[in-house]
Amino acid sequence: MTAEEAETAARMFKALGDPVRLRLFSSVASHEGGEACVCDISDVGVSQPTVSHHLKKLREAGLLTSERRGTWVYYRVQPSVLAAMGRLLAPAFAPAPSQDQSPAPTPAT
Amino acid sequence: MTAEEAETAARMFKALGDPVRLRLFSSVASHEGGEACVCDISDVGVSQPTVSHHLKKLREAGLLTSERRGTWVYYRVQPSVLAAMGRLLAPAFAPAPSQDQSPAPTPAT
DNA sequence: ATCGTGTTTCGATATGTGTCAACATAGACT
DNA sequence: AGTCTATGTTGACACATATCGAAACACGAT
Repeated sequence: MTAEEAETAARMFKALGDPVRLRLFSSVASHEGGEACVCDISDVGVSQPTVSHHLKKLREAGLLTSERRGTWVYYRVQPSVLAAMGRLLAPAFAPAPSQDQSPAPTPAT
Repeated sequence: MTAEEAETAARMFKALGDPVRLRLFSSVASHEGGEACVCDISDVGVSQPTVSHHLKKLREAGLLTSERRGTWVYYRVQPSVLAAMGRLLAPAFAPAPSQDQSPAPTPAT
């Protein structure tokens, strides 16, 4: 893993590395229709401006997208994120650079 | 996702939310034999004490375990982490999208 | 005792987190 | 139109936490 890849990946992990943000992200991702209004996910124990700040961070990290429709603002998960996460985690957990045949280093503890 | 689950999961994401730590974790995870000596992974652009700091954080987050064998200290990935990550990401990324679409977000009255 | 490998302590600097107040936007209402 | 209300965002600030390296320490091997 190069320094550049690490930067990109770490930015995503970092965005999810806060309980409030993780819950917000999870709420959006698991919401019916794939999108959620801010008013539907604002019950995470912090003030509404704080929610907005966190949503901004998730947006800036490329994890969420926002769209205003009328009065409400809807957030949805950036589709590419799913694949990106998978690609990032897979090599870390099952690198198999060239000669490794074991798919996952799960040593019998 | 409850607040408690978010706390636990966020701690893991947070630990990986730093480029240096992510590279260290990746190095350990992808190292042959499933473990790596500190001396093998210390080339990440920061001083050796800093590497030790980050490795400690990864340990405290439950992502890595360390073991001293003679002169060197070996790190390996906590096996349960792989499954835990999978469980965490799966529901967020594959929320079994329902066909129901309710545009009205039921604002708090 | 001396060297090599990691860890810890300590301090300086940087970044993150949360709230209040103010602002922007969209709909409703007279 | 103008005004009011509701929904989110942004700015400013206090407070907490993270990051990093120099120096000192702990541990094992020679």
